[in-house]
Amino acid sequence: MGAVKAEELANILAEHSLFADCDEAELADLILRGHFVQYKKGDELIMQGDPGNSLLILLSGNARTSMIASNGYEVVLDYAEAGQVLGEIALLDGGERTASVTAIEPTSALSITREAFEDILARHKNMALRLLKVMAKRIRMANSMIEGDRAYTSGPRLARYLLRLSVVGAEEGRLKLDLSQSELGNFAGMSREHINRQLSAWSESEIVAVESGKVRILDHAMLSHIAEADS
Amino acid sequence: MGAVKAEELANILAEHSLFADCDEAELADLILRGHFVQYKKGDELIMQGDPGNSLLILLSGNARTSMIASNGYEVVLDYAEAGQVLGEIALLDGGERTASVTAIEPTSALSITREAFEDILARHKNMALRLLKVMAKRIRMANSMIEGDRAYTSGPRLARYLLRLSVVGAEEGRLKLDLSQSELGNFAGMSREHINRQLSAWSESEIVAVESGKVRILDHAMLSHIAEADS
DNA sequence: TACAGGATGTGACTATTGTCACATGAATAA
DNA sequence: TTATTCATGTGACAATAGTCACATCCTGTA
Repeated sequence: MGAVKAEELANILAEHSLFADCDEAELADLILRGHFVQYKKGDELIMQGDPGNSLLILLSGNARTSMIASNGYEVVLDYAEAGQVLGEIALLDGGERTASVTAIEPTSALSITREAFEDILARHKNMALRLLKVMAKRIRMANSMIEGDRAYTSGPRLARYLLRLSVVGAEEGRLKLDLSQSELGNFAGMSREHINRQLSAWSESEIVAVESGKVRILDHAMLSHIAEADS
Repeated sequence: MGAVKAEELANILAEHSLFADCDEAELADLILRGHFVQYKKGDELIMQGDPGNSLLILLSGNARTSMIASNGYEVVLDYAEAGQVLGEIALLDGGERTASVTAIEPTSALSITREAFEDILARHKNMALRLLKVMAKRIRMANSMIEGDRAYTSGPRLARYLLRLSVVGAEEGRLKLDLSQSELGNFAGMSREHINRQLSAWSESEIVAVESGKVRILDHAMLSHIAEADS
């Protein structure tokens, strides 16, 4: 909750997807009505089960969205980076938060209350359209996860999740996030041991490299091919 | 594409969720700009891979939303009934249709083009908010599918999908749809044979009844309990 | 530098679920 | 009715992936 210059926020917001085409008035409104929050690594930005009365816009850092099932399993749904909107679902439908969001490094965000949000939606009609687009993308991603989890065996699945973590202008095939194998397991839906074996195998055939715990994609094309494989 | 009275459509639309609180002007707009379409059982209302230039509102009948993975597996994402909006994702983000929607009985719908849709969104600002809520619910459901698929074994999973198909004011525990065991398999993500064995077992313990191919839930509480089970 | 606590590698075994192969059964159309 | 077809039961087996149990190896910190 430190003092932050409006300009800085405006820059950060404007750089990223959803707010890239906001006009000045919209940005100003967001910043004026929003509330700056900071988190340490491990802090929960959103807690599963809580009532959902606010929405967050990540300004810096990275966070993990995950659900804990009733039997204790952790299912990682996504990783969020700066510019991402979080917590809009519960805000919109009035239900509980279905997932937790945890900072995986020092993170800051703009928090917007329901009232402010409704106000902004009402005043800037492009805002609703933008949000609709963001949510459409999310549904697409969720459906693709369901499809992948159902239709493919562990190999192609892990390939997909690695590709999802890979940076687009992939400098040396490095991943956006350096996840531990256990975390990769929670993301791809397989056991840590199995992740390890699969990575070792791919390491053999030089599809990926595993160096000091970090995965690097060597053969992007091959990995994409595996991701579509019949088995 | 028969001639249909505006009043009739208005009644159907008003009866169902998304349009329950539309005012007259909104309904009139939808009906005026929409285009009435009819389908036979087995027809595709939406085809995976097509460009998405329209949105459908189901007026009667039932349809199945499913994706075919690159290895041929069919993954059933949902079943839609009257009042449901379909095809909004591709319309919003401009991408391809990621799933197909197939009529599983004679079905009719109101088809709305992108232009008409944008027009309606612009003119009735509650419309966007309503759509946002619908999409929030969809994301919730998708996440819950991912969680269920990942965290639970086949038993609890099938229980969940059966519960999802069960009618709320459950007259005798009958399901909304009478799915064949293969179709149930595609919905719950398990093989037909496994579905059969699981249903037989539950039939033994009088949790469900299987009579002439139709599943009926006998012990709703028990099924809910199984759906949360630790294994 | 030494130690503690993670993260990783790997073998052996188990469990769950899918696949294949038929038999039976029920519904539809000529 | 009778043939055709699709849905359903069920046994035997195979395969994929999880679990358990350790050994090893980092990395940060006293």
